[in-house]
Amino acid sequence: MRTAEQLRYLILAAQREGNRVLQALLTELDLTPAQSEALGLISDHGPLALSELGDMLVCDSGTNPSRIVNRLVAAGLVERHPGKQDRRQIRLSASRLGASTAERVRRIEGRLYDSIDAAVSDADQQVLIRALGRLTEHSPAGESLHKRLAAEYPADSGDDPLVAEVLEDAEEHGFGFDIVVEPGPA
Amino acid sequence: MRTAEQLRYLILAAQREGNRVLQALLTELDLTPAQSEALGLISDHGPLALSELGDMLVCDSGTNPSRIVNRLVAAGLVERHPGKQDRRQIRLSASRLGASTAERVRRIEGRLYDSIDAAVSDADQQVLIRALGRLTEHSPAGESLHKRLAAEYPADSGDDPLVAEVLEDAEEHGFGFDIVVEPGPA
DNA sequence: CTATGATGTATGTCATGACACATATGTCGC
DNA sequence: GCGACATATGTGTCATGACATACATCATAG
Repeated sequence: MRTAEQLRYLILAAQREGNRVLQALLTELDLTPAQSEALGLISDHGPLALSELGDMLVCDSGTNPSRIVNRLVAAGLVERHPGKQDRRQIRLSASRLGASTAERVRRIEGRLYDSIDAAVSDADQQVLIRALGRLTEHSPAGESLHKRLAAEYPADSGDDPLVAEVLEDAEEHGFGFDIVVEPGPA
Repeated sequence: MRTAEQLRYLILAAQREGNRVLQALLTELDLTPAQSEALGLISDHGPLALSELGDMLVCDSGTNPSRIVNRLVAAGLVERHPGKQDRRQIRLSASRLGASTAERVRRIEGRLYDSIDAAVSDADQQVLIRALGRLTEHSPAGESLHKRLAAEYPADSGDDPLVAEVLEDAEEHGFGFDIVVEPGPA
């Protein structure tokens, strides 16, 4: 088996496993991993339009998070308000319950991150971040993550040394799956 | 953002991106990535029971791939035969069309792997494989991958130095998400 | 042989993801 | 103001993934 093939399946397996563990941890909150990601973003980054949320979501990126938000609204965690300037937009904000739930989600996610820290050394994590950053640069999901990092370090995205490192590395070597996706001749 | 959190989202983004690219490449064959994985396994590893296939699938692992196989059978790529010894089992084998389609899938996947090789150095790929192997060891999806590697190197799984390295490393440091998944008090 | 449990497979349900399309609203050229 | 187009959101559809359950068949204790 080619190394790259093994890597592809390991990435798939790691994603599945992380999702499985997080889903199990979130059962007590009646939330799915995707819902928890959306709730965290809405809680952290204040009133958001659906499209702004979609730009920051790594899950469900590129498409519409309407349905995920629907569930959060139905659960009373998020409030939808019509936009005032642009009546096409809606503004999403966390309810009081949503904010406290988001805090519980953060603590649960912390347990997952602790387990990642226990399994992978800091040095290896740096390598992983650089390499996976190269693979996801210029892709929808990768861009979502960069938008989130930019939102967390609003003054200067260079505040995050990891982002700076990935971008710098990318400048040197180019990045991303260099496959042009074109519609088939069908 | 914690390094581990960034890593989690990068793994998610890389999986999504790889899947997106592969799906686009497979459009010409009218196959999804999950279907192509199942077809490749059936084509490579001869008549398989559904449960044997499920044990090797990284996608859809843990559950049963009946529905994926249904589509392959409907497309004429795979044949279902009742088991002779055990009448509960079915035996899955690739049709002539399925075998040639599997070959085309291999070539398409090769393009994806070439792009991974272009984006990530061999040395970094080794680190990724070791680290992701640590994260997925002892998880359903990780076990599936190990079963596949064992099936490819039937005489001695140590034929694959990467597997040996991961296992050796795991012996030293322990591995996997060390979170015990237990049912909530609900 | 029969009752009991284990195993292999199929299917129902729910939430995602990816895609296409529909509708409402905004913007811009004229 | 009006029409063409862009944008924001909602919704329909299909294939997964994860879970639970149903059913047939096998294995085994007695």
